[in-house]
Amino acid sequence: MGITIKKIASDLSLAVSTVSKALGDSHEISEETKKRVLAYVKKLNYVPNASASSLKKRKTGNIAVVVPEVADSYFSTAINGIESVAQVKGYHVIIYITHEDQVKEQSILQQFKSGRVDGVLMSASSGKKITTHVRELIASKVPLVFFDRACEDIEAAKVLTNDFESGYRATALLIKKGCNAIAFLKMSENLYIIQQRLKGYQKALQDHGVKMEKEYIVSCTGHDLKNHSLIKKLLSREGRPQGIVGSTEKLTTLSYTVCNELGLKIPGDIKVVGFSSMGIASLLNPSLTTITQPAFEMGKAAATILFKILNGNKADQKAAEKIVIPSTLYERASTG
Amino acid sequence: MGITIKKIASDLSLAVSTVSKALGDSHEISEETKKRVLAYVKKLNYVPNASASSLKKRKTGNIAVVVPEVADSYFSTAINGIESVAQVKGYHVIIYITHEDQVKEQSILQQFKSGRVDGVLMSASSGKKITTHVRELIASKVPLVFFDRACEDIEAAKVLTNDFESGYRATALLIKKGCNAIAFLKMSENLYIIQQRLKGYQKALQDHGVKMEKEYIVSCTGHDLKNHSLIKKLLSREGRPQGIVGSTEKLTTLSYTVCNELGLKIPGDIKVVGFSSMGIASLLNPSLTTITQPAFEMGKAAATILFKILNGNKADQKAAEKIVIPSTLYERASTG
DNA sequence: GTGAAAGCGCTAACAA
DNA sequence: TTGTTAGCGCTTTCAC
Repeated sequence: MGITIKKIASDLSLAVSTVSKALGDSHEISEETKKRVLAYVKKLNYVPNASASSLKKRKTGNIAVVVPEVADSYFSTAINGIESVAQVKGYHVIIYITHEDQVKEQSILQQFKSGRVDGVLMSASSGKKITTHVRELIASKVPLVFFDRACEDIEAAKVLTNDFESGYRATALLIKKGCNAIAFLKMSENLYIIQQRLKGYQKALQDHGVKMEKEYIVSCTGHDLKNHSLIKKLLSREGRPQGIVGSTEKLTTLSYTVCNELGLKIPGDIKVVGFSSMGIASLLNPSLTTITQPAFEMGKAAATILFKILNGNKADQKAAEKIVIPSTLYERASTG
Repeated sequence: MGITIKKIASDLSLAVSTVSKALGDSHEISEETKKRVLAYVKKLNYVPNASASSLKKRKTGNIAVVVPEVADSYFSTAINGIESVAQVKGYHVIIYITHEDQVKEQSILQQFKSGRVDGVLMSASSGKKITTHVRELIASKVPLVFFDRACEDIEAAKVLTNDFESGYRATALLIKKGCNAIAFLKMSENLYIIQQRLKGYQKALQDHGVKMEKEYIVSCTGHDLKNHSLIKKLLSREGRPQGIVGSTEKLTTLSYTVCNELGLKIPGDIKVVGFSSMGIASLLNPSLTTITQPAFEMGKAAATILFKILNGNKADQKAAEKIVIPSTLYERASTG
């Protein structure tokens, strides 16, 4: 493991603690000694052992980011946002991918009780409404901040977007464009944000007197193949919808794929609007009308809150801050 | 920090070492004691402290993944591949984003000398040809495996794709489709893989007697805005190219954007083929002909090699394995 | 099969 | 201002 603080100290004829303090830029140490230590440390390319330091300080300098998926522009962009602040604070970002699997999510959170990370940023996976693992983690005093996919009933800081309103606006746009039958591609039962989007959809239908059909609300899963056939079934049926609201990026692009397969023209035969943070939505065929979530900002905000909790006084911990950053509706060709 | 092994031991009237061995499933411990320990540990939800364990064992259970960017389908998919094997091995994946900044890359690698991670998977950032930081890291015995963007002159394991051949095939396709003037969007001077793609491009031009113009080889950077204007300039000039080979995903989609802005029709006015692992290449307008890199497999292979080095005998370390997984050319509408 | 004790590399009281 | 020392929680000889 190479070079230790002990060696630095002995080489410089100093005590270990002196070196340690010098490295910490303590005011107890003379400028001259500091310089000498720093110079030597730099020369030897010495970096303190992270495990030893963590053990003693009871801080790892790591934060966990738990996401359902990373090959999704929302999450990858949010990670960018998180990293942008972690990087400045000198923290390390450990990525955990749940693949929408709650069992995996549970075993991941379980590990955090050991003090492997100082805090957790999390976007919950879909599935049944199980939150005991989250509660247990919070009970063991590990700060946790939700972003995007929060557990509604858990008292923790949350960074969200205006899901209800966005669902409403997406649906209202389709109605305005002449759709009388609109489908909503839902993701899982338990995700609060999707429920909000769905409620916005329902309210818009109601407000505009558009009929609400149960069959038009499709419950999708974490499995692309399954979703593919669900959507295909939806678009193949007798009275197929004239418009689709995709509540996630994957579901939206999947709709495009299915339309291609069935020979349905967008927006002629069917109009599509989707929740997505894809930079290239405007390059799709046809260009995709999106509810674009402020992914980077949300990641950044979540990380900022987490560091405030980590560094700040305990008062902040109890606040359970909740931030809402609005999404933007970009109208493009897919809604005609 | 909650519950320690000491508490477990005292609660069970055992010695700390006994508990530790029981948890490690040591053969020295009786089945009965093991069961007792395991049951109690489970009941208390005890997880050993990672820092203490790392310090003693000189293994962190962490690996670093250093990438230029995460909001890019190649890298996000490669990360998925890496995670898929790390997850099985019980390792934790720390993500470092260089944003194509070599200075950042240097300071990131510097930290790994401390034993914060057991090994490193890296895709180099573009920029000048500086590799001392990589050499230093390897010198301090931290196993490193390159994937995709390797440093040619460094002796380390590498997972690559057939870049030369892919560059050749992409270019040959454009020629076959009637392009007599073909541009190559290059990324940085120092990336070996881009050079290989470029060489493939040049060889294809040569083999088919297509003229090679210096102005058609555009040196792009890590800055989207800069690249945008570079590409715009290329496509606005007098004798603009009839075909484009984009050597990265961003550069390729940027070409689409610029074509839209300039009112150039793809593939009528100009044909495009790009290196990209986008799942939705077929949904673009027009659908994009891609050289699709086996991103997931490459990530998986790189991680597998790394774990072989970490767990295996030192013999493997010297091997400096080099794996090449071929890319696939998907011909779509953008090449006519 | 179990226990006692040393020590991983570092930090932070406390002494000097 | 600098040095001595006691541990952080765990693993691992070595002794019993």
